[in-house]
Amino acid sequence: MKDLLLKFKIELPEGIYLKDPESSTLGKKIIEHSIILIEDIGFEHFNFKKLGKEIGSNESSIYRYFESKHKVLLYLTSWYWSWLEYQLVLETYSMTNIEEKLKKAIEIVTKTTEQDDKYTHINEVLLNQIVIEENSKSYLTKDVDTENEEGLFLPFKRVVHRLSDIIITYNSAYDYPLSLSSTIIVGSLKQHFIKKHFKSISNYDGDKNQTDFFTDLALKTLIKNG
Amino acid sequence: MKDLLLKFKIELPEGIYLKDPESSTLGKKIIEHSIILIEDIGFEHFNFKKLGKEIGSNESSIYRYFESKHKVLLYLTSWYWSWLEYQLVLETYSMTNIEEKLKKAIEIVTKTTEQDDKYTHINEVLLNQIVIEENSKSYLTKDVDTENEEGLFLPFKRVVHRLSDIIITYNSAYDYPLSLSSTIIVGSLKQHFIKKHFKSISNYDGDKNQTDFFTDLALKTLIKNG
DNA sequence: CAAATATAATAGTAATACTATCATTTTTGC
DNA sequence: GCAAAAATGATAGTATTACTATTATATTTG
Repeated sequence: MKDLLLKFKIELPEGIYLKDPESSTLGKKIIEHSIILIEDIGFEHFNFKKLGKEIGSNESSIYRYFESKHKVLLYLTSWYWSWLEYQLVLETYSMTNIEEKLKKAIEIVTKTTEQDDKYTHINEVLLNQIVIEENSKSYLTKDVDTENEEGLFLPFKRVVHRLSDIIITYNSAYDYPLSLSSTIIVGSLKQHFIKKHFKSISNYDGDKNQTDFFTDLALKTLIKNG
Repeated sequence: MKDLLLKFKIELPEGIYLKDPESSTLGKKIIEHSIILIEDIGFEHFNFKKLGKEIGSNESSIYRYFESKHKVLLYLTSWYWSWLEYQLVLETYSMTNIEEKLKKAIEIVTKTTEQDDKYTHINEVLLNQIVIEENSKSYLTKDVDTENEEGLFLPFKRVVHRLSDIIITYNSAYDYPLSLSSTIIVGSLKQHFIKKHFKSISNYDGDKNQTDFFTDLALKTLIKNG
């Protein structure tokens, strides 16, 4: 476990960037301020000219790191899913009570993100907002199948598999572990969005929240009835 | 019921169009070919110039019906949700067995759409594909709150409320009827997408499908345990 | 059949999402 | 300490997009 902790690095798919933004100060600034700017003005209004202005750098320099703004979005969402996978592994690894483990896993993938000070140039709270509001746009394109073959969605799919594995451990007879896993993970993002923008179709007031909703849903769905 | 059947007209929110496309031949052609074209090339690559070419009409004429391509997407998705609401009401209205009613409702909102010959200029099968691939883009914008206040998302929210009402009838003690309803409705779209593009994280093969998944999920979640 | 309305044609605009080229600055290896 | 290499910056240019504005022509209606 100590080994895992020390070694774990956010590994992103090849081909997402032209030059690794982790390899230079400018690269890190691009990531840091992409997060701030996209969260602020939205992905549609975001572009490299505006980003360049924010970081006092040139548009053309940013193009040396990413071939398009779409790839920046892919980088950010992939980073988020890798980071979430790490949380998931870290916090459930040593748990032996499988019900507690399942509950913990659901809590991690459904709760509102808190700041992680390990990565100084990345604001995880803002990044979580971006994932809630923009994640779908990273795969709702005509290029999805090509990019999927290139492995660009692996970090997301790995998280789905991790939760699915925990679901299987809890109830190996259940027919839809992957579907339930993806429904919880993606559904949670949608519920965050609904809570914020379409309040009238949500039931989260007072002490009720989406973690409770999904925990209740999963435990009842996975009940062993033979 | 006969009354409902006769009177039901797909009513869309004011302000979605400048001129009602149902009011002219050109308007209907705009809708018909928007569906065909968006399904074919995707919303990003769709524009009024290309659409004009398809229907042998001028770009400027289309702008008299819709102020932007975003509003066309809102029109199409709103039409879909209104149509789905109609199916939901029509097919569950007279059912007295509440479990059967719940099952029927879930089936309607999760199954793959079949052609409805009542509306000749609208291909519901293609429209369903558009909703699966593009629906999120209609609300994942910085204008979502303004447009929500203008009532542009009411058709979608009405469907969520209809299913939620059926859920409440089935189990009035359940804490999250709206959350469960929206999770099933939006989750179903995502599951269709996953089945098509991210097969490795789905459990739909052989006779297993998303209607079964969501039906099982809902019935277990809504079990009355006092 | 004239007036009103709908549609078409054309031109124009600011912004976008880049590419290409060349100049300058910074880093590095000896 | 310096030359070569690498990184960054500056500038210009391009095709496309998502429209607006204006004027002309066709169609409908009273």
